[in-house]
Amino acid sequence: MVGSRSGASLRASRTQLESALEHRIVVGDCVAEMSKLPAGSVDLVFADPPYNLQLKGDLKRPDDSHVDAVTDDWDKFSSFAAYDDFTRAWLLAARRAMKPSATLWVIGSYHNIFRVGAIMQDLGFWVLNDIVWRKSNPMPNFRGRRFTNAHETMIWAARDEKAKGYTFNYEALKAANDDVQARSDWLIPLCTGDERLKGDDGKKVHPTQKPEGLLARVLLSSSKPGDLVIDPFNGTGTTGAVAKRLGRSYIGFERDRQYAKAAEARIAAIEPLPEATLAPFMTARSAPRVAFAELVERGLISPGTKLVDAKKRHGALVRADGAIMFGDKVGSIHRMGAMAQGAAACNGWTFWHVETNKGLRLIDELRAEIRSEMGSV
Amino acid sequence: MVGSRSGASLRASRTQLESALEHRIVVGDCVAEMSKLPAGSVDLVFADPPYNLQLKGDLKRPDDSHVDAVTDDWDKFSSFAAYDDFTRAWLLAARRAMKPSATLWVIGSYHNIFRVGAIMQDLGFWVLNDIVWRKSNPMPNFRGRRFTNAHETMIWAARDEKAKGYTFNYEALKAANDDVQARSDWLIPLCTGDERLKGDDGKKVHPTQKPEGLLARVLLSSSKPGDLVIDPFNGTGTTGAVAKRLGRSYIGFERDRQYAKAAEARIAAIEPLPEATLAPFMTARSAPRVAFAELVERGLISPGTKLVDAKKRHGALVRADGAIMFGDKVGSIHRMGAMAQGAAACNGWTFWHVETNKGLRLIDELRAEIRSEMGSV
DNA sequence: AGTTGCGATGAATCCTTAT
DNA sequence: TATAAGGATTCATCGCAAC
Repeated sequence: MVGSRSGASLRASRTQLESALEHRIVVGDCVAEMSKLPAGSVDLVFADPPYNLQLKGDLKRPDDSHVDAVTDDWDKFSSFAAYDDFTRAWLLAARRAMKPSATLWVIGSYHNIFRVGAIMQDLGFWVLNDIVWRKSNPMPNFRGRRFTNAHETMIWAARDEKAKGYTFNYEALKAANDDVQARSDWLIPLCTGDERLKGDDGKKVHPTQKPEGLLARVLLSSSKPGDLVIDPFNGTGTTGAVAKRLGRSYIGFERDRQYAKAAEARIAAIEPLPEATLAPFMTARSAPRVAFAELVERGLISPGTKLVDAKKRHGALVRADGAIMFGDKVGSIHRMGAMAQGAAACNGWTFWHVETNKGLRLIDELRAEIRSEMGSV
Repeated sequence: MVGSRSGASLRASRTQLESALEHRIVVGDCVAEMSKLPAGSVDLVFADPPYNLQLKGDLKRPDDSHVDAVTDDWDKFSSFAAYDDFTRAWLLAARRAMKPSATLWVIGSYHNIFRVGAIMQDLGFWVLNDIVWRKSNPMPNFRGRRFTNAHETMIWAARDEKAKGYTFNYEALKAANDDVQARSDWLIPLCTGDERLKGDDGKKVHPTQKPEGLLARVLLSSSKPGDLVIDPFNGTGTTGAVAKRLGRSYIGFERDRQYAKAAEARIAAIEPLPEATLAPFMTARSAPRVAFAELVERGLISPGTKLVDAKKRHGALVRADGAIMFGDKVGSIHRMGAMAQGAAACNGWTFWHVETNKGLRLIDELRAEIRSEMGSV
């Protein structure tokens, strides 16, 4: 999915997009630094926050102050509260930076994801899906006291309930999945081998580096080339690396200079894929709008032509103005199609046909001809 | 469906356990009624609370047919805060009734599960796993605006962090899973067909009936024969039906008299499995185990079925948990096959057969059926 | 008797643009 | 901002009728 080679001819063609892209890492606290971004400027947020596995005292408040170690129940509660405060703070800062149509992803485990999800709902985020990352090679449970923890959970949410127009590349995902729509459970291997960043000592740079395959699916499903993607918890820069490869702009935020440095080197070495491999393909939804009247104007259908449904049970007459007449009623291809079926709604383009000497022809095919003439595809 | 009969000898042997079991449904509010149970008396809680779906308008399929959604009053809450209060109340009442070693399961979707999980943590429950029920046949996303919502989430938790000695049948689960640890993602079909309870009008009795295969795995993994299982949201009584079949006691709580009535009839008709198929087997961890639980869960092989080798020289009995019994030994299909042959090792899949009216059938063929149906792994 | 095709259905937060 | 209109959109399974 994430290839890497590109031919010289393709390389030339992408300079335009590429020159407009940026890829950088800001060293500092993500809440403070995200607040410096222009409000409503970000297309996609991906966040892999600390999981706070045990909440045992190494927890920092949003202001970076230390939370005292916990031994009793009261302190345990207070540390949950501190994690909640921290979560609320970065979610709010990210939300401010998001465009109205932007969406946000968070990944977590059962240690933290419930708190994060509840807070997201409280802040007004609108959950679109929860996505399960099924690990094909999870770490076994050594003590045999629980099920093998073989997945992590991602929450995908819009900025608010009313948000419309968020990016979801439905057709591309479906095409990539044997023409079956993509599901909420993804099977992806852990990040291992060469992909895993190692230090000079040969040890892994970061304990929770995510696989690029996971980020690729996230970005491919919910962003477009040229979009601005940010990651409040940059870490080793997986989000940035994949963003650059996929032709997206990226800003990562990272408190730890060592992580930031390793990530910068990693991202700098990334070769973006050729634009041609990234360009969104024309879908029914994105195709330019063509009115039925245009078919008449261009002479693909003459006024007076009879339209029929697939089984020739209903007939309608094409008028010069692009409306059609069904019985004594006049209206759009959609309204008349609905009326013919006694249905509330109807897509007239896929209901009505014209009769040719080679049999019936769907008017949607005639529309496709016009669209191809218009230079789209 | 292969085999379902149990011999008279097996039947006789279970009267002792059976007479000590109870299976009843209490009509009323679960918070008030659970509070009447003796504190610390319950071994396992399974809860399928309202999800608070917050559905607005109407949804239609592409063929214009109407989607029968969950519009019942019991799923309507005025706000997140109201839902949280409701959740806190029933969780506290359940917690009081639990033994210190008891565990609790809750199932939900992204609409409610984050809130439930966060509240559980706040109340002191200790999460052991989150389990993903992957649906093999989910309803598609009709508008193509999101990922197919193909899973639900269960949270499995102990009463508190310090709780020790909770039941987790690690060995049996591993044996039932081809000697591989059971994972946190389970692939199970929806409850459809004959299993789905229908009223006199032929319509489903309850909009959210869970599959028995799901409950079977829950009870087999985290309870023992004779345990007391309760379900605060009884519904159609799936938990009770599976509990009775597996030799557990059951108390369900249900506000709706119609649901309760249907559930009582359903549970009364359940035939408990022979004790021999249920008895826990505790052996040294070093002893290799085997299994094929999915065939049992999916009903391709019923507990109590006799397995034989190609020449019918050896016979073994299928247990409910997916292990098998050979003579007085219990283990995986592989181990027991080896024992039957006096060999060091054996591939149980290609050794054991079930008897059908068309002759012997290799269990490997049944496994192949599931694989092709489900698109395994 | 076995095969094929059609209709029904499942915990669903399911549209976008123009006026 | 509210309303109207255009027009885009489904997978696995089961039961039953038709052949």
